[in-house]
Amino acid sequence: MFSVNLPGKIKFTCWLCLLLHAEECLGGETRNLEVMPIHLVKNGASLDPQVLAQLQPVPIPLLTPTSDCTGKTVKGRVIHKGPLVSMGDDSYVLKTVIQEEDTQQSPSSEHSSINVVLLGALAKSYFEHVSQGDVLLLAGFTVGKSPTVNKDKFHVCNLQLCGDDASVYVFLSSTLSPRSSIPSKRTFPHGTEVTKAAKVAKYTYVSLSNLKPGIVVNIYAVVCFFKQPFQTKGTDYCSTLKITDQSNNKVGCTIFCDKLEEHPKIFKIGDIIRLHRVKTQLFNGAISLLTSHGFSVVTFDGTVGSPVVPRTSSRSFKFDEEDQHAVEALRMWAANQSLVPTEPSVPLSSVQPKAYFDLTCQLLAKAPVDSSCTLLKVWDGTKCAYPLLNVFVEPNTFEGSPTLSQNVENLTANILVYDNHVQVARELKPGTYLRLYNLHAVPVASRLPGNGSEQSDETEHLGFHLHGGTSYGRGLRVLPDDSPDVKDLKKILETFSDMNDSLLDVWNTPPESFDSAPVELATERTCDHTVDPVTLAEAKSKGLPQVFHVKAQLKSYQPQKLYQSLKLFCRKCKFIQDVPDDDTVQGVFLEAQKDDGPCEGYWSLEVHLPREPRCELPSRTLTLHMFSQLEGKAKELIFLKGATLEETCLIASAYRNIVPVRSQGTMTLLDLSAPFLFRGTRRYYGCKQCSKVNLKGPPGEEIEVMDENSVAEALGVQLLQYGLLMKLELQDETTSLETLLWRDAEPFFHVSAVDAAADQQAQERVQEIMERLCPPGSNMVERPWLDLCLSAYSVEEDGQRRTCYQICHTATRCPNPHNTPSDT
DNA sequence: GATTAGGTTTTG
Repeated sequence: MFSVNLPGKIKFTCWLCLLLHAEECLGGETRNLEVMPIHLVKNGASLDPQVLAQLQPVPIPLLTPTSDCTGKTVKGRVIHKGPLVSMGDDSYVLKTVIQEEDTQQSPSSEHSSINVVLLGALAKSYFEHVSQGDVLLLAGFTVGKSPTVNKDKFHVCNLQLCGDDASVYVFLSSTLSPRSSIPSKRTFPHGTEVTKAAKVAKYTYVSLSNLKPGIVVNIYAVVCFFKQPFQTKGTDYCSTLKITDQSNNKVGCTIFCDKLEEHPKIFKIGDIIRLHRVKTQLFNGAISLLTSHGFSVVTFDGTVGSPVVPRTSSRSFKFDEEDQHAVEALRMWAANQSLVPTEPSVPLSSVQPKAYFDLTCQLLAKAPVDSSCTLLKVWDGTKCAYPLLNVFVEPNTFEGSPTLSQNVENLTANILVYDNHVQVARELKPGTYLRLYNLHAVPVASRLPGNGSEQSDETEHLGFHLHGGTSYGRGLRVLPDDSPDVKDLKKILETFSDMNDSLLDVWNTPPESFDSAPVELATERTCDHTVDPVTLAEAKSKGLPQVFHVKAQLKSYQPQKLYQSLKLFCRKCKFIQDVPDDDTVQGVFLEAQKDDGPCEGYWSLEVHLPREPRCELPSRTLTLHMFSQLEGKAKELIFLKGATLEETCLIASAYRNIVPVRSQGTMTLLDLSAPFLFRGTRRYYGCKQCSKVNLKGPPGEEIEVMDENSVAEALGVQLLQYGLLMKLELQDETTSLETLLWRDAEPFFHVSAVDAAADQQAQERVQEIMERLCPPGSNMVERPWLDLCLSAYSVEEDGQRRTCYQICHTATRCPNPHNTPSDT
């Protein structure tokens, strides 16, 4: 900014007399002017707000010879520019005519065009730099009677600008071509410059200490109190504010506007506000501000050093370096005042019972309670020091996820929003970031049932009420995702998404838009058919048989003990059974030891075992049999008689195929409740119903591979297959659905069931996956979403047909590749 | 085209 301060009192003396001879008469008297130095704009820099604060635009037609023009401005387009008349001694005079631009206000050109007389250096400058068609803003003028009104039919007044208090601001004409709308600099004397700004009006901002009743002003200030817009009894919404500035005056401001988006976007005390065209009014002995015609408002964050980003819904608004400076100056000033509130925004973790506070949070779910109350479930990523009250609402009334009513981690706050706020709350979408103003932390003493002691059982649960009314600024508003406070909040919330990176995305994404906004899903479909995704509720309602693609979360699963999910089933008779436990198997082995007769036709190796003192077993003979000692595949198959389960396992770890047998003269297999074959750590079972055991001869030499299938076939055993069977309860935003995971469980977990039965690591992998899909102690918001292919089919159960759903063609993704355990 | 509200705690 460039400003020239000239001596305070200027006496119009000799050269003023010369003007009496000029075309325009200036009145001829010697006057004292208010101190008002010349201010010229340089390089678009802002003017001194202290000075501009005193300026007030006046339409040309409203000027009268008696108008007090102190602090007034006039704006108009140059329609005539006269010659520069030299008065000697470097004194000049120039006459020009400007016309009011707003023709609606002044249809009569007689009253909208006015003569302007410029004197001295300003006249010379004007001559050099102002052209016809330019739009000017004049300040520091005086009004006199126009001596030429009869001749030129212009305004009865003229404007006189001279010397130190006069300012001329030049704007580009709006009729100029786009090429010439680029701002151009014009050099004024004394090395000063005027910037031509493209169709941008200059605003002058008034200090709150300089407000007189009944004027329209522009204001820059800091917000020290505010209410969110509320519906009036009239046609508009009303925002009630109290603002202050460097003058330390606090001024009330009432904003009426029928459009919510045109109300000031104030998020917290300390925000900076710029008001255009508010009128001053005396109310209860104090000046207050009220919206007037053409009102507009822009707000800014009040934090020193943060980016100066105007908050406005207006598509065109003036914002330049001047505004930047004004905001920064107010921020600096406010930082040293104690404006900032007694009840700041506090995290849930610092909330005290009975306190009123502002909460910045994310909306998880909402549900109407009754006509004057809505429940909001929110979190801010901090854990409240007091147990949080849970408010029960029918799950199907929630928008968001009904299971959010679980409050496992004491992170979800229940907020009851009453009366006038219900309407605002109704518009909110889960995932939105919010600020709730003047929230009331209401302690609810709840005594735990079943304990007589009254003292120790009083637990204070905190519920939160946004009471009706707007006292103390009560209300709520959505915060934009890019606001500094939301950015801070997101950082906190993100620390909770370690388990599942998609968590926040999920809540920012309505479930129905999954396909348009891809979300990291914990499972993926492997099917090659294409069907449109449906909700679980839609899947339930459709006919059979069907294949569905759904997105859902895992609500619960069974069995919780994963080894219980291991099953044996017969491909022939379809019978599914549990894998016998070791006690059962051991019992079969012990029973079989009684049948230790000879085995005709087999090569034998006998091992005599003495009675072990530790156990109850008598002394025994353990016999290894083979079809032949040396030849072919037969040597790979060992029949073991008289061993315990433990011994069989031990021997199986050293020999490839061990078949436990017994004999009452003829060798035969054990009861098929026990494995008929041990291969390493794997145990194979046969179907009691479908096997036709026959140990008559060695396995055929045509067998290329000696494995469970060929051994089973050679022994007449119908091999049972291992499988994993789980019941998964899925849930989406519509309903929950019980499904089975069976046919495609192995690809789902990336393990083979037989491994899961024999191998600790494989079991752990299944366990890990289930814990990822359904973390122990988690609530629904923490659980990942699954992309699933479901098939629906009908089964008959107790004479009744029932629809079953099975997860098919689906595999879990492995976000963290399985770590190979280090050697120990 | 004027009017609305004019900071100041529900009582759930």
